[in-house]
Amino acid sequence: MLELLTEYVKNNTSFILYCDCNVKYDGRASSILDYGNYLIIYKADGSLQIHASNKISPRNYQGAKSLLSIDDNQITSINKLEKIIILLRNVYFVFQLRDWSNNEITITKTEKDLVDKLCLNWNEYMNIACDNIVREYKTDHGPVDIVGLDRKNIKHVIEVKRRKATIKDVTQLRKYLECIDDSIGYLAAPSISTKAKSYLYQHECNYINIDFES
Amino acid sequence: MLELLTEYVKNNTSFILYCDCNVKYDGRASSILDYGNYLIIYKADGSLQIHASNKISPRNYQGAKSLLSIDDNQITSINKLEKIIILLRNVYFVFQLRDWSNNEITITKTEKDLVDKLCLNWNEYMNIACDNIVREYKTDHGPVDIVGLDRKNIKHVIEVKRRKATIKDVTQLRKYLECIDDSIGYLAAPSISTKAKSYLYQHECNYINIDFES
DNA sequence: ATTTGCATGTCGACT
DNA sequence: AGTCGACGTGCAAAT
Repeated sequence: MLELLTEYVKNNTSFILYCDCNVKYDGRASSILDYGNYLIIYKADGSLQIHASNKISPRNYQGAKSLLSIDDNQITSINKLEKIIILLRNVYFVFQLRDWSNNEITITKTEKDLVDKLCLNWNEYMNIACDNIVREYKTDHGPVDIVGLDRKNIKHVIEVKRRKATIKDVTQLRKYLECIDDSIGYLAAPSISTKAKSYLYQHECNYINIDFES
Repeated sequence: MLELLTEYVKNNTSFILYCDCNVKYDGRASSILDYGNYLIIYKADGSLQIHASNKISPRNYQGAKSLLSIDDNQITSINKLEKIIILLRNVYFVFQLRDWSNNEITITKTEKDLVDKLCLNWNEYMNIACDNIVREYKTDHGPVDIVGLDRKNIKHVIEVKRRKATIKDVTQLRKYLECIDDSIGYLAAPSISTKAKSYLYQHECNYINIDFES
């Protein structure tokens, strides 16, 4: 079993491994995972993850382009700044994953979709006509989702969120507002938390309700 | 092979599955993953994830307490608001993961560790003595990491970050500052981005260099 | 149940 | 390489 594993590591093929082991990590943080049975997934891009029996997120992981090596009962994954050491006590099974696909998902209902919807149906959401509607409007503090310029040269600055807006979304909007003169701020989202709403109004910004329906 | 899988689903045991399938998701967003070979992990907590041959993150996933079912060649995972449908075209292998551990990692070098370090070595980082040093200081905009009260009743408001500070960390600090009277702001982190630094100084706040060393 | 903020966030885009 | 923001963020803690 260990020979097989060693071969897979040498050949840099993707594999899964179910084993009794412990895991030590040191890098951005440090952690210890006590001995137990875990599922380990190694992908040929160099990424590594150690899964326990609950949660989506792995207990330990290492990003792509990490270097995997094996020596006796010890698996090591090294990245620029980070290191994982797995001490194997018992290996239950190892499998190569042949012809593993790398297809991406195609996704809809993203923030971009909401931005498009708002821009294409401007009058439905905004009370004021704007000749110029710019997406990804550049500012010193980064790009804003939408800026509409009306006939009085007022800039209507809109931050769009694909899910319920929170306080931090308001702070993000304000960050943009303070570096754009003659501006009015808007937060567009499917809903907004109570606190975020009061914080928004307190700073004389506006809420726009927009969702994926229809 | 399908019978085995059906049995595992019925018994709600954790399993892994390597198969040719496609995946449709609908819920917070919508997505399609085209036919291909993917590794599917089902954990007994109800979570489900579909992995392709690269990246740490799964292509599709479903959180804990999702309901798994199988009917013929179709696996379905349903959550309150979300649904995944997997159409199986070919099953290469299925395995139960017996006695899968649910140990947690013990982790250090967290933000809390940095907060402790700063509070315990106050004079090393701060130029001013404070009689009262409060962690998780409550404000209308949420708790601040640290607030030190000096003899002139000035509040030294410190936001701590465990990694390089960015602009959004400055906006977070400013959010707290604006609801605390007679306050001076500090951002404490192992490093800080160029833009964040200028934005910080522009708003008359201070940077404190702190890391996990020693 | 809602809201908030941390995270070894991950990932992609752009400079 | 550095910086920034979206993400089906996940996740736990506090309210």
